[in-house]
Amino acid sequence: MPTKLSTAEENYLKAIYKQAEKGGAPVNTNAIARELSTAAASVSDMLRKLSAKGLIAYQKYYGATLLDEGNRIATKLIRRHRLWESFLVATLSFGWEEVHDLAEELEHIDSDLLIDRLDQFLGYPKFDPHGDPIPDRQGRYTLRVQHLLSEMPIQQHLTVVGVSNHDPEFLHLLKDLNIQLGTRLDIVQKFEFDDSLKVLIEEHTSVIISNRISSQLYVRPA
Amino acid sequence: MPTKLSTAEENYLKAIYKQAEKGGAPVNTNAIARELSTAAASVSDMLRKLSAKGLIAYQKYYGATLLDEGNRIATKLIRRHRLWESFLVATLSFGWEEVHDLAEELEHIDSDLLIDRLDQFLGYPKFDPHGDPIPDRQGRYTLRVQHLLSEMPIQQHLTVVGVSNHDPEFLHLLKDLNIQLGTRLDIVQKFEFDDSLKVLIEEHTSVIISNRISSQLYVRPA
DNA sequence: ATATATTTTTAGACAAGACTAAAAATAATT
DNA sequence: AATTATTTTTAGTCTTGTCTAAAAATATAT
Repeated sequence: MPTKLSTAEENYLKAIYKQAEKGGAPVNTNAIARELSTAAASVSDMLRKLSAKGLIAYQKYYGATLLDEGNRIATKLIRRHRLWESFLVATLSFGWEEVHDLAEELEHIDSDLLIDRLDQFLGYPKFDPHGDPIPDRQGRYTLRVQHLLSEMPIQQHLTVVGVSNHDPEFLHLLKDLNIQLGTRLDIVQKFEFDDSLKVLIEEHTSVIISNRISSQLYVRPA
Repeated sequence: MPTKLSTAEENYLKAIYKQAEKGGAPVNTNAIARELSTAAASVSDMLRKLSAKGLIAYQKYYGATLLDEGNRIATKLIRRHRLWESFLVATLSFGWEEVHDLAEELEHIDSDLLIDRLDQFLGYPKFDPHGDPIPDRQGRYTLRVQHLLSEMPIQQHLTVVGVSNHDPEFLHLLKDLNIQLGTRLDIVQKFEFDDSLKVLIEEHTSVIISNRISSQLYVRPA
């Protein structure tokens, strides 16, 4: 039953997983095509194949949903991706804006032993360098307490726990602001007219942050 | 010029490199086919392609030789392979008999930065878990003082520095004999009739070792 | 409800990389 | 040197995954 999948097939499953996570099920063809930067026709083809393999439920002109086995595989890929990202940052000193593409390749190396050893070596991290939860061997996630910074009231003692945008440029910008995972923030003031915030970073630097940024930053109290 | 190669192309270059190393140049089609467990016809095809890309010199019915660029790439692949093997053994506690296939996949991940960081993290090892030299960024090898155990005279104070056979079964057998890289040996006696050796391992255990084994074990004095 | 726009699927082509079977070249033998 | 054996190449086919263009289905708008 657990027949070895190609890199392409794995990427489709992951794309469906991601789209379902944000857009809900069923996932339509165009969304997958966009996610994978591929033609819609290619997606149709692949959905037929994945359906034949029992990994997804697929109805023409309607959409696709992951079945149990497909969901298991997608979750495993996400586990691998996030563990590799953690490794690259924690062990090989990469920046959080540099690791996505490498992890995208590393995640396709198919060895449970490898990934479990890596997990052990890293000390069973619960979150990756972007603050996203790392599924355990059974595919279970640790929930993260997260609020968008943009939606918090004026408040002191916040901690950055994640970002919803993994774009290298965005991450680099945060780096320049001295904002990273674990950084402590206080919201000092809110400006109605453009929804920007005045924020104190690490009780140190005071900056104005646009809504563009604050709406992609997850924080938790304390 | 340095156009991205496919995994298949990379494997062919490595196969040519390996065969040239042992059999000398030029490397003939069948040798490559055997090395890669592929049909000779597929090899012919690929040699034409690699030749067109300027990576190898190829004459029909004669054989193939790596050109500078091909040699550079093959050496880089070997560097990656051996560094990943080192990582798996040193950092993730894999046995030396378990790492080949994983490294075979990992070596195709194309990032000089990744591999240099890995090298740094491991402390710039000169030899991999099988005792094979790891090329540096410039492709330079550290030479290893090596003699086949089978060709040494009765002598004390030898150290195991490598194996010429990477077969998991062979490596496992050595493990059972408590022989690994760095193990100290004394040749106590030589038996003419079957070229077996009586060997003292770590001034501890005395065993008879067949020529089959001793002719695949590299040692150096002291 | 009919026409228009959008999305999705089908149809047909292509490239990479593999295979088998047959032909051609080279090597080995008598 | 002629015949046989081996190696290598060519020719043709297959699979995977992609594409474009056209057809079909669904959704939107008048």
